[in-house]
Amino acid sequence: MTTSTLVLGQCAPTTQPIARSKAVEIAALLKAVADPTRLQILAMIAETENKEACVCDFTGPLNLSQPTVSHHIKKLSEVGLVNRERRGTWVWYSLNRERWSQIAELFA
Amino acid sequence: MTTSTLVLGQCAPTTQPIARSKAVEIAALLKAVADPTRLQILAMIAETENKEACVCDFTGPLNLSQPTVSHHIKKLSEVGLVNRERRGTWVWYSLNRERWSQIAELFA
DNA sequence: GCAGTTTATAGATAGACATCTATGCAAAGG
DNA sequence: CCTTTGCATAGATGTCTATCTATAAACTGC
Repeated sequence: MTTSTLVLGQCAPTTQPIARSKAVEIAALLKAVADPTRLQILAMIAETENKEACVCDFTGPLNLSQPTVSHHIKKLSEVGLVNRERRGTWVWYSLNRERWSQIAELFA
Repeated sequence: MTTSTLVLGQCAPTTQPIARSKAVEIAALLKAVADPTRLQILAMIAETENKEACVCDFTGPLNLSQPTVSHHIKKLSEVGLVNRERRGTWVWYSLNRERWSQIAELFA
């Protein structure tokens, strides 16, 4: 260790990391969309004529069980990416476009 | 099952899901950024004066071991989000801004 | 109330992942 | 060479997660 101070100086960080709590919060939002099945669900909701769909619309095309689809939609709902509205027996889900565009702003 | 055909008809999907391979590809990119530590790393790289940093810049501020940081940066590198350049003993990483903005376009 | 339909929850399980320690590899300098 | 410094890889481990089956809950209509 002949040049310890110099060496240490060269590897000193120049910036402070963003707050961990903030990073965790953003990561939670991104984790919700970072799944192929949930991306397919989101795309299907967005492309549906009325911009909304119910759980049973996905089980067939995605070849997944109803509880699995329900699980994925819950993940999306927990971060506010889809809105939930019960009308009679069915539950209709729609895309929360404000939340959606918030993701775009993160990478702007 | 007295009204099987009718019931099936009510819950028929109106759209086809996007290709699974495409969904998997996009999810892989998003998975790379959907981690609080990697978000912190990316922010630090972007905020660094020369827009680049080496592994040892992160271990202290993030309170992580060097192999763990190396692991995270590799994840980012695998999806093309950071560029790698060795200069002598150090390896400098910079943000691939084109790839970064591709994420924004996904949510535009 | 009962039966049928749709969605949600509980519990189980296999695979993925973030982290560590230990070690190997690469570059620079004597 | 040999040492030092920085980075990468290997292996282990605990935690998270996507999926299933089974069951409950909510709503409609008879």
